[in-house]
Amino acid sequence: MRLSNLFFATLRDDPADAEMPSHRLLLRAGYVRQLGAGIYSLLPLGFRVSKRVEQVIREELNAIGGQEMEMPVVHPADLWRESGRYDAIGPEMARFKDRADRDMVLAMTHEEVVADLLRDIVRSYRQLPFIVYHFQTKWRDEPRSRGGLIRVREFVMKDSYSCDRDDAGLDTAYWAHHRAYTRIFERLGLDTVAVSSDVGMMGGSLAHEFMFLNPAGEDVLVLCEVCGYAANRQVAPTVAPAPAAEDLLPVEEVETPGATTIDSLAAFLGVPASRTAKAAFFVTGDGRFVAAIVRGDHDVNETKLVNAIKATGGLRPAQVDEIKARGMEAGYGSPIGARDTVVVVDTLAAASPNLVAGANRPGFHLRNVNVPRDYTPDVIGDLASVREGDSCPDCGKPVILRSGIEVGNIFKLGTKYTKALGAEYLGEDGERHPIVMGSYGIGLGRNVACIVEAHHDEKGIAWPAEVAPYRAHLVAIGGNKDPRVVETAERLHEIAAAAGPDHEILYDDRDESPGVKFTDAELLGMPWIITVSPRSLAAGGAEVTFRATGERSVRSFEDVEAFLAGRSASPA
RNA sequence: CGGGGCGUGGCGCAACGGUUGCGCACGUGCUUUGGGAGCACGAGGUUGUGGGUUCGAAUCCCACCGCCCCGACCA
Repeated sequence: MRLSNLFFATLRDDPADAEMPSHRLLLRAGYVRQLGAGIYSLLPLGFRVSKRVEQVIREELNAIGGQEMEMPVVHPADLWRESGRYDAIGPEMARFKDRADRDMVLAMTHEEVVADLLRDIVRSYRQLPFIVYHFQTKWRDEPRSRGGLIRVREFVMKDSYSCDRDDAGLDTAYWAHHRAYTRIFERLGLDTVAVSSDVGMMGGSLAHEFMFLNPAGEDVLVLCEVCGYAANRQVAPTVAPAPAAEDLLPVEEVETPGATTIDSLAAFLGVPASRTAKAAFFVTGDGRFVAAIVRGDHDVNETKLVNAIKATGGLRPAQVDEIKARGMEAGYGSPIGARDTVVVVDTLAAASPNLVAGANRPGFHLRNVNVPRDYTPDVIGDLASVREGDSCPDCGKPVILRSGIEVGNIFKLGTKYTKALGAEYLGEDGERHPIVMGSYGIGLGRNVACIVEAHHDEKGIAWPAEVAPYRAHLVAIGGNKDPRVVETAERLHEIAAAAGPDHEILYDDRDESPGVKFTDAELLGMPWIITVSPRSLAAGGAEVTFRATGERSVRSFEDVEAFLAGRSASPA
């Protein structure tokens, strides 16, 4: 591809709106352009990278027996009503009517369509198991997109679905995906860690997220460097030594003016935060009022809370007047004397004696509050978020916390959708059984962005060879001084073109200064930069630079041509 | 949805009541060619939209739209 023909433009200045390196570089180098919030066009270069990522995924999924297909982006709403998600999902799903006034939706995912196909096609256990997948556009109207391609509203996802007779089959498909994902992210040049993750309200039994470690990540991961334990903080259990037993002392009210936070309370009373009880108030999507109690040195983990009380529709923080209406006082709150409130207490908080808790009166707290002596929990369970240095649930050593970006997930769905839609097969036993499903996703654009996060420097992108849009970037310098430069560059370009589409290279044939050409080559990030100039000709070949390391040497045309023709993997 | 910020030529920015300007990019010509070249000429903007205040609004006020950041949220 001649750069003079390529539909792209590089930006000399950093775009004002791009903060993450991947966003900035993909914009500056002409790989993507933004159309709206969370909506991007892939320019030819970006599209080629995306297609190469897609191909890696395709190869690895085919290797575990996946069959590629394609399902629609527009679905009849009735299908989503059958699974119950039409009403369960909020405004993040786009809904519209077609010309005949039928309700339609834009696909957020494709479990329903797969289940619909299953009930149409699968009759007998003999047809199972199988894995199907496609690369298809999803629309998810996120409350907030961010980070360029990291979190968008419209994106292409590889989603695969395993369809099995039973849980044993699902388990096999699940771990096959786990292994395939490990290979995929290795090939993409992404260092990932697979963490166990929340299965949420989906009724699934097991899920992992593949996380790319990055400070801008939206998820917090709990990792153990000793034994390899890895979990999303949403599900990582808190392990704490049982507090020392004490005699339960009588409750005693103390004046604590202005001590509305744990920090100020602990400082005012001169006690450690671990001797206090923290109350957080929420309202569930199903309308229940919840008081969650953790020890003052911990924070409430909302995912754990949701799971502990089986809250549908999530949680929102309670308003001050809602707290008051239940007989409690924001800033000085505890469940003592609470009305119409689901009281959920963290295991550690429940076991800790003589804590300082709110008196439900402005400016006052209570010393020596004990569960269940002073109030009765509806639920006791693990509610606290794991902190850096807490004990690993597996080996007891201190854990570390890291931020991660979810680049893929695998999920045991079970029979939720097949039961809802009546996708059954006739078993060997002559009985009808629901088909057992798993679903597995990888977002293409997010992976492209993460690859850039992992492979760039101050000059630009440095693509791993596996995903680079072109194998090499050919730069001709000083063509006006020596006609052999242009002749040679043209010849090299021809050789690559003749080697077929997989061996195509970028050829900077523009009438630009050397500085512009080198700068653009480094910004665009092809793995190899091949420079032809009077200087290199005098040295008997072309100068070859490995973008990732900057290593540079003059190679014979024999070596360079072997590379361009696809006979060798590297010109150096 | 809450908090904050920003909308001026393709990009980055200035002008902050009185004729919209600069750098880069762009077009033409000449020179130049191993690290974002030089000179000359030139094209390009109803200052996001609508209302208001004013003799006069990019500038002040109101509303709306859009984008970014933090948080909430994330099937």
